[in-house]
Amino acid sequence: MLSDLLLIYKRLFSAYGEQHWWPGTDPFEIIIGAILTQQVAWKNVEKALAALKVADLLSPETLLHAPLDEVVALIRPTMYYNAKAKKLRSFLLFLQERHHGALSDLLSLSLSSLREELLSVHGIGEETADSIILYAAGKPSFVIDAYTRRILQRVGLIGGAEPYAALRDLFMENIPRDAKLYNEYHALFVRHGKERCRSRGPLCSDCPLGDVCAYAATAK
DNA sequence: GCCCAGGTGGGTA
DNA sequence: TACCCACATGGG
Repeated sequence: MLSDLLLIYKRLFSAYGEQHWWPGTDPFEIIIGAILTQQVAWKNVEKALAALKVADLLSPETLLHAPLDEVVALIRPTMYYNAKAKKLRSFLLFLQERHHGALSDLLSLSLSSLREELLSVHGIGEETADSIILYAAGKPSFVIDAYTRRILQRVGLIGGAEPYAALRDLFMENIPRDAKLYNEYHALFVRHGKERCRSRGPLCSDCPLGDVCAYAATAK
């Protein structure tokens, strides 16, 4: 399993190179983006982030005190906008009450404490928590998303119905716990998933994973 | 017009 | 645990 996972990484990195993730570098913007991107194309998230920025709401203080209906209007492109506005509010209230609104205070927690606290917030599930830990805090928590699951299934490493925790463990127990590596690997899964390994109309000719993919072998 | 996109929470059996 | 549903935009 170790060699399989590292081989896949090497193949993807050779094919696509560095991905420079997360798009955007400000920790607060990364967190807001991580919540808004749930079940939505990133392009829509970019529109919402740009609108929030113009309205000067990309900071914990201003966003916390902004009227809910204003936030709803600004994040409309990200679908489920009413639900997501509440999720943003939940996180901001948590940050205010638990860490006096200081993001640096939250992000300096140990990986396990940070994960536990994030998962206690309404609207932050495992994937969003791991994205925040990895991309906003820079700590090695592997992110499992739909692309990762689909690619691992295609390749033949998993059945596909495994719980999130099982897949996260698969990576964290088999490859070195290095934030830079986890960052790049997840970003490469997304890149490969978007470009080559979609749910429909797979493009299996000249696939970077062709020689290690069970699906590619049968699709010829 | 149809499908799908970087999920989560809540409910039921 | 496993499976259901609500949430409800925009691009290909």
